[in-house]
Amino acid sequence: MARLLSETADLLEIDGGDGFRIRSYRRAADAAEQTTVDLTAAAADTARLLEIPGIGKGMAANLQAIAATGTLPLREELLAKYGAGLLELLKLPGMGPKTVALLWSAAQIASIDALAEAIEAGRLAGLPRMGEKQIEKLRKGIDDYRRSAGRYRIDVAEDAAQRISAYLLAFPGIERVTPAGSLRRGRETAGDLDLLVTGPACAPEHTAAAVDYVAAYPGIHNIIAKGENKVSFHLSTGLQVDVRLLPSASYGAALQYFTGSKAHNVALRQRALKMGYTLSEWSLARLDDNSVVAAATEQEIYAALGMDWIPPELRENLGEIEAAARHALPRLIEATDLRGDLHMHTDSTDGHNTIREMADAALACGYRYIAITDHSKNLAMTNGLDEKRALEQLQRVREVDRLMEGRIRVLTGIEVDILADGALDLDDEVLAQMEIVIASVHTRFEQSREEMTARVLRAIENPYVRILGHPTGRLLLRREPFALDLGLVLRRASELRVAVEHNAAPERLDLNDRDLRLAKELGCRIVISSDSHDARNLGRMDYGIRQLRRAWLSPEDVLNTLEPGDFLAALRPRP
DNA sequence: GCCGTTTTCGGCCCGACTGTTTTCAGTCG
Repeated sequence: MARLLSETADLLEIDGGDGFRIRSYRRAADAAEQTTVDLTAAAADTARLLEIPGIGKGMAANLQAIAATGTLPLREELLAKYGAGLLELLKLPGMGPKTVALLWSAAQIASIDALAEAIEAGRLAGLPRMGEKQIEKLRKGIDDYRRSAGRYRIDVAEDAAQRISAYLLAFPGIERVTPAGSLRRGRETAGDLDLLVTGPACAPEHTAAAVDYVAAYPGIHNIIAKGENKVSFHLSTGLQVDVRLLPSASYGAALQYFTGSKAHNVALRQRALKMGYTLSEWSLARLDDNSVVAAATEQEIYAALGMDWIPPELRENLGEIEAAARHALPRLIEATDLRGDLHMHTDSTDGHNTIREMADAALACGYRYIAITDHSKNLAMTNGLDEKRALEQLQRVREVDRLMEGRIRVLTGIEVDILADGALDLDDEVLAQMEIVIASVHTRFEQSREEMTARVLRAIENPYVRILGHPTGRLLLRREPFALDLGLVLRRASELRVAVEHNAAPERLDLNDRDLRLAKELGCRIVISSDSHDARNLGRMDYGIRQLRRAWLSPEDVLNTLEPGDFLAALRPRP
């Protein structure tokens, strides 16, 4: 639904429609993506739809049309007029609705392939606003588009940020490099990398040398734009980097602006206007005489707007502005709140370390308990444990637990595989002996959404299952998540007191913030786990924690913030 | 098309960079 609304906005823009109406479609698309309301189910209930901010009478009707027919009339009408290729053309850098409309009306170009052909044939020359440079820019844009992978995993973007920061900090007069944008907001992927640079070298009128230095970064594939205080480029990996140089006096305003999100900034600026201020990346200033009210720190700016400082993870215009104004922001969970980790592998299967090494590493992380949960036999490629080996492993875990003498609890466990029909791949007699049984889907057969849902539902009916492992089966950017009815699965898990795992491995980040908000609404018990295959990764919960924070979760919303005894008591009781 | 401490009309965030347009439109974040 979000995609259809967003495409309709694009088509309306090409059609030269009213800008504010277009914005409404964009807002509605965002709302459809963020809401935990099941829009298909709620389609019969107009009042329910109208409760969603950004959805009014017209959009409710649109959502109902999509639910009923799979599309909406306005989109079909515009698609019939222009064709779907124009939507792809819009994705080219530097290509906006006006240019797409121009190419379509003046040269009958309706797709990227057609544009490439027209460029080669020289058919673009002579069109208004189509100089040599513009045409060359489009040619490059097509190459980049065909090469680029879209979004990047957050840990990949962070590595790039660290390398570029190290380079920038070597320049005299650059004092601080701060990653902003979706990296700072803790999203699971980043479309580009936003770096904020401050220091004496970034003072207005004196930025030329620093800008040249930025543009000389060795990893640059091509420069997109270079101005007085801004440099944009692509790395050879295709990742786009936007570097902005600003004076220290504007650091807070710049950081606020550059962190976003766009929706948060728009809402914040609207609030500023109502209070007689105007907010930009340079400062918060009075509307009447342009005098600066706050600029140096984010705290000052939010305070001047009558609000508490808002953690970046919450800045999505999902109610955080109102909450900050009421001084009612939640105390968000932090990595240091965690007392245990419930999902890890050892060298008995596909991990790299022994049980003892994992226990020692966990102790060093400050944990009070861990569960050793190696794979079961159906995952043959991981040397998964059969019943006999699982019981041998159980004895070894108990031995390590004894040797740790209470400094840390080492719980026995297993990660069993959910088979195609929803049965588990190990006998119940073995599961009965394990303290932590995680049931996870590892293989996706050609199953429909209904079959996939039924498969998971049947698995968690097994009374020995205490945790549903990586419930969406998402492997970021490598595989689509399982198509299943997550609401139904979470609701049943909540009823059965089966905890739901948020897998914090950076390549998984299994539940996104919307999924986690839904889980909380449904009363699910949530655990976060590292799924470590290496002792060095044991404490790496930071990426996963940020998804929890984005979902407004507090320590009390997450089971493994509890002390060992309380944690075990809070789990589904074993038969 | 949405929304309301300017409430059923009349507003709707703000600035940087590029290319080509001799004064600014288009795109982007």
